[in-house]
Amino acid sequence: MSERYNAKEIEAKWQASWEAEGAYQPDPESEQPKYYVLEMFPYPSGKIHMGHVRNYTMGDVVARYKRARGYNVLHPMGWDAFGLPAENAAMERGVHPGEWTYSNIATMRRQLKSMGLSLDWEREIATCHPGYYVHQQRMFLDFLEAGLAYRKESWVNWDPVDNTVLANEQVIEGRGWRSGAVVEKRLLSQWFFRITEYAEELLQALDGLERWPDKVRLMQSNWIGRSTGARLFFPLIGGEDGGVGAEIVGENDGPEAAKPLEVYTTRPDTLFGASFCALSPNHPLSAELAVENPAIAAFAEQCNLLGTGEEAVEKAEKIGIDTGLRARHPFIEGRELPVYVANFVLMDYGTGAIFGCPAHDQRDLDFARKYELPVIPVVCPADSNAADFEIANLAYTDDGKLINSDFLDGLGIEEATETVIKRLQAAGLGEATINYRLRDWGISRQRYWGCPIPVVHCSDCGVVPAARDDLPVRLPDDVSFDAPGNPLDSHVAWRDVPCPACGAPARRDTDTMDTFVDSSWYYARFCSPRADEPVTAEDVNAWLPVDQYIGGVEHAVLHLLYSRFFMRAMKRCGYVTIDEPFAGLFTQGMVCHETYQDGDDKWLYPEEVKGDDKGGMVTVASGESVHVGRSVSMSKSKRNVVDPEEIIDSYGADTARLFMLSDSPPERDLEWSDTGIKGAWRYLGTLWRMVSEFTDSDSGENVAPGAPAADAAVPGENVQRAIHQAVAGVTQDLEKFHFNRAVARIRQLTNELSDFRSNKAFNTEVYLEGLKIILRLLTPMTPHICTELWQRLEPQQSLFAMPWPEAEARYLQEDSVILPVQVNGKKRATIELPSNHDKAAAESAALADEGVQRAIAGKAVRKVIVVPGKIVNVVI
RNA sequence: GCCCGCGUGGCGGAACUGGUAUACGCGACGGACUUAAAAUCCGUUGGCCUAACGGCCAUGGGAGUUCAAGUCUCCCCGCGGGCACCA
Repeated sequence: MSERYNAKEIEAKWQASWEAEGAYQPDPESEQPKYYVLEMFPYPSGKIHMGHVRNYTMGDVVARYKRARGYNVLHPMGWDAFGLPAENAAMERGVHPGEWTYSNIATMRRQLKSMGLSLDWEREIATCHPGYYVHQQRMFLDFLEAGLAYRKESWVNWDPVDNTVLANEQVIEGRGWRSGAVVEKRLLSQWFFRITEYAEELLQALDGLERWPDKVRLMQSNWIGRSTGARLFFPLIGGEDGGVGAEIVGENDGPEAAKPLEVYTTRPDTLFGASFCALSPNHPLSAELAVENPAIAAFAEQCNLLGTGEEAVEKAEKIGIDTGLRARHPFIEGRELPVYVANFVLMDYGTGAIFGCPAHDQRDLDFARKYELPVIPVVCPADSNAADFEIANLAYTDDGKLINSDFLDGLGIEEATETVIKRLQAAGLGEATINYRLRDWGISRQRYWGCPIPVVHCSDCGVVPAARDDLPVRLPDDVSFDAPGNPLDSHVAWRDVPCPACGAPARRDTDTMDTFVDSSWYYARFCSPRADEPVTAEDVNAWLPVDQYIGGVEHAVLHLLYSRFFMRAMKRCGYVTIDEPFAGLFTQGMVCHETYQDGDDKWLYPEEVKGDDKGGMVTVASGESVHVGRSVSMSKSKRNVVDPEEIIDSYGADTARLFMLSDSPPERDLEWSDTGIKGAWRYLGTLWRMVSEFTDSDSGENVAPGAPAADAAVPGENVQRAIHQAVAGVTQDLEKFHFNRAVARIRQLTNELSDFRSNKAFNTEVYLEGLKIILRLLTPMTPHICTELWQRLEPQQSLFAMPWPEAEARYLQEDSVILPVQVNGKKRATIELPSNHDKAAAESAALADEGVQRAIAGKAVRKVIVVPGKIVNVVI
């Protein structure tokens, strides 16, 4: 009797063997072309989840496939190890963030190893290790020297109870997630990377990223948000209540109210329809006015209180407050526009001030109706009459001809835009501008568990970079999380240092870097993970760019855009010679599962529920009926999770890997199902049995291993064709990331072989070839079982050393083809013809067919369309 | 609101450049093995009509282009994602 498939045993055996051989380290001496496969490295949160299993399985298929195709493959793994959860664990459980992180890494490394991934673990890096972040600090200083890092004031979410800055996701409905206190906005001095300097280039270069999904390129393009328009100046006149500035002056210093107001617009053509100006509550002029005017101060404060979440309540309402100032229209003598502070004007976009043209912008219209401001249409649609064109409650934003606009009357929007900009320029009142939505990247975080920013603040010298010889600026280990706020702030011994420039007492910057900085260059560090400098030219030139990057679409914008910026910044500082870090990108879908809730709406784990005899769901514990919710991405909070470790324990890594690749296209979400994983398990069992039966001499088929009888009673030409078609098909599928189709094809070939085998007089040589091809095609997906079975079939040959199989052209061609015959577009019959038939032969064969004749029913044939090898269509 | 993407059996999904719709898997049903169950194996399985041959209808809905449409065009409906007072 053959032994049963014991996944656990063979997986442990082969994993140990691969590790001992160092099978997955790239060969430095190799003459082969390089291929760098990378999956987004995980945050060490505790245990791996199904999303990781899916992501890393896909990457492993690519890595193993490319290796078989003769590439020298680099496939490393590391840890995105800084971040907030480690600090939360410290506060909740009193465990040090470093200890917590490294213990999670140990667990997850063990779990990943149990998946049998072809990773080069020698290159493992953790971003929280000083050996990693010392280089990041060096590059920070380089960026500082190159003018790519700078300091400015910026707003943060401030939790007044915990005395800490909150990330956006920690603000829930305007309140701190932990304290529940109403979150305030505070202005802090912070570090920024000048990503906007590359806005145009980052946008333009998207076109060259041909192996990126269009979706991601589009999202980045929208994020950069290029718009063209004009900046223009409105001279200001003081309000009736006096206060600020009397007459305008065109000076650039002095009080804001004395300067002309600078606004940005994408519609300079609508200038004659302007009926008000509006400032952001955070505009310098607003702040200045607020000093004298408590109402403005209160309004601005109210706007600032309105955190990101709570605006849902007041969403629709556009509100503002009249400043009393008036702005002079640049072209209309005597027209004065009221200047408001308005909640819908953003300080971070354009100039933080606008002119409102209610007729052609919905927000402006809503605002104008509320405050009873004039609505002057200046663009008239082609099908309307200029004289009686009016705006009701819908702004008109489409094309048309200019009206009510003096020298612009009669022009189209485009010409009007050009004309008005020329006039503004001539008058020194404005100019054409390109504006970007993209903002500079704020990297300061008021946190402990991150890369320290290597500068010192000296009361005499200002901001002084840390001496390069003193790097790394290490995080102190002896920190306490008992007091609110950033532990680095209260760690006096660490914080207080002499100024590197003058030696006077000074303070370290106690902020740490955004963890996106860590992940913006780790792929480069993998090329020379232990080098004394951030990267070595030789290694990055050899390996970069990453040929295939794989990860979740949730990183479509920030991580991928920051990395693209970082590569350019590193280039400017002389580290690399390329711009784009990732030549190919694939974004995989999530792993989803149904959700379950009991009568009290409490979330239940899948193992806490079972089906009842009526087709519903009940709890295992009490039999209480369970509400089955829609299937959503697995998450701890909804408890709709399945632990990969348990799955690998009971079915083995190969089964888990196979299921991750079957059924669903990789870019779409995958629905987890117990029956699906069982199906994958069943298939591997079948494959195991087929090979075992073949090698067992007692199988009753009289087949000795290694010496199959050349019994040609059933020659199996069709099977050979099927084999080679499978090779061609699977190869094509893998090239295109169609893993689910590749799996389906291999299963189909397995079915055909099995049918062939059920014939008592099958050709064993062909059968053996089929089995071997299946193992070779399947080994990137399920490497353990394939290696084991291969060894049983071919003990002298190493499957690992086998090149990827090539399909032989002669088997891809059929001698004859079966052509469908349609009559008036409906299939009525099929005819068999030699594959090299000509049109005439197909036509006469089709017309001679009985079924076709019946369908024609004696009517006249008007036309016969023949696409040789494809179809015949008889038109009557 | 704007911008993308997707709608195919009971379910996940195949279908290359328009050319035999429903590959492969799951589930279901029937059978074999078993004292029985599990596991395994074999067979059937889009819907409707028919004893059968065969026919009709089906790719969210409606139109159009074409000898031929799941595939191309337009409109509508539904679902999902991204961005969001972006001037």
